[in-house]
Amino acid sequence: MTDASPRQLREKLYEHFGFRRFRPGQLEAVRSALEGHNTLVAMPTGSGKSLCYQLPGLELGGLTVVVSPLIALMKDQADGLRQRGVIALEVNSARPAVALQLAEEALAAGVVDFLFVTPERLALPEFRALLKRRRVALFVVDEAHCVSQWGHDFRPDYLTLGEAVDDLGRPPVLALTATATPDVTQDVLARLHIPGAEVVHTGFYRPNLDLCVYPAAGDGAKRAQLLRLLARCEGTGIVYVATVKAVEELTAHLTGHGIEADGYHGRLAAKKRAAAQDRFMQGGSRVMVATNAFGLGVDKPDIRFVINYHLSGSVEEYYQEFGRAGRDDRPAVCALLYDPEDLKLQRFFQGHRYPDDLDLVNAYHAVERLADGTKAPTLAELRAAAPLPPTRLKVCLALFVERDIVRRTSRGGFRLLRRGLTHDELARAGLSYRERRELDSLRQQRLVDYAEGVGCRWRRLLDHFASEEELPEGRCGHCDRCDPAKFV
DNA sequence: CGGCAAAATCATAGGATTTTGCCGGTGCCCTATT
Repeated sequence: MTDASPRQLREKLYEHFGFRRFRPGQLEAVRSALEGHNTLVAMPTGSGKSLCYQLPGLELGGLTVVVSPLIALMKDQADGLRQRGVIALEVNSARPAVALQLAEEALAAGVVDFLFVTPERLALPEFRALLKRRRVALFVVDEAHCVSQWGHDFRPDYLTLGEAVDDLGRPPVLALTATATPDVTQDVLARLHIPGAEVVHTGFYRPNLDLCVYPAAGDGAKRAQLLRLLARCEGTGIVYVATVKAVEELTAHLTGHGIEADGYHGRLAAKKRAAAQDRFMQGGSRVMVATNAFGLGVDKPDIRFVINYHLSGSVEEYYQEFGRAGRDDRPAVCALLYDPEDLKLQRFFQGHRYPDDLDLVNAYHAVERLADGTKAPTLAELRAAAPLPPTRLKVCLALFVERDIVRRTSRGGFRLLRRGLTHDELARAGLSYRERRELDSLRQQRLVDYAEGVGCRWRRLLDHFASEEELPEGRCGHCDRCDPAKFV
């Protein structure tokens, strides 16, 4: 199926999903994937991103592998497919051993349509070997910005996806994301080893979202402003804060003022997390006070406001956060409570995010010490030998692999290719992380520019994303700069 | 990094100044206890 016409594709759409027409961007994405091109699709969540991989997956036949960042997300998607009679399996640590065994057999028998996996699972040599025996028809990376946003510090197994693509015989890759600046797009494509991929995006302008910034120094001013905003806004919404402690305190404060609020952060017990999310999704609580743990997979159409109590880490993150408002295309308010002091916390996060020269030297020496002759030490052996945190070690190793300093063997060992590198040579290899650190602080500065800027806020965002979308007469009418009277 | 609070210091007993300690996000996965 290499030359399907739009009409034929619409028929397929009706056949599989019962829809008569594609939403913006879907046709281009589906067509590109069906033609076997590597493709990156950027479109807001809730605008039918899943269909972009499900339709090609169903049409191509054979096995579609979907890499997903969250177990809960995998479950939602797999459940949805199974309800339509498709064979969709999940492989992750939440599955019982029996289910994993069955999944393995089903894979070997070649009867699986969609396989959902975590990047961590896909990095395991045993699992990779199992998958290598099958022909993969389509390789999907859902929430692909995670490759760039999480790969370099938090979940380094995201950096091994490119190797996985090569290992699986370079099937067509379809990367899906909600936001991507040109530099994030480039990073994602490079890491997935698909530099020339086609890029489909549907635009960033959301005229139903009213953007505003309220300067507010300190907790007192912020709380007062927050209460004012909540009194004025209708419906349910999210208040984003930067720390776990702030979640607890602010939730209590709002509850004390008679506002139904729930808290959500990554340190909550799984049950409490799920309960808080369910309550919010069903409209049981009015406000969700949350860290950035709350977001992926939150697909509630009628979120009427998103208020950022603290500054986010970058314009991209901020866009992702407020972009959860107004998915139903009805008006919503996106407010930022701005205090330049909040920069300090983000600076702290950015401070130790990436490996420094000493980390690289330590990691390298561990490999050098253990890689005797033909021996390729495993990650566990290196972990025991290198004086750095396991995650940090993985990031260093991924960098060494990329620079051909070491090579990952098919059995999960690390073979040393270049012995005797000096401190300077290693520091040069680490230059990319030094640049990345600088880029991060630049990105932070861009959000400050947004907050302090005097021009149209939407125009500034569109420029940031290098979007060529036009605004009527250069003004949007949907921000506090273009229409101050609307935001008092 | 940097703000804040508690502890230590100084010099001679109540209080001011300096030093030290602590805290700050995102999720896979696996393993050892209840």
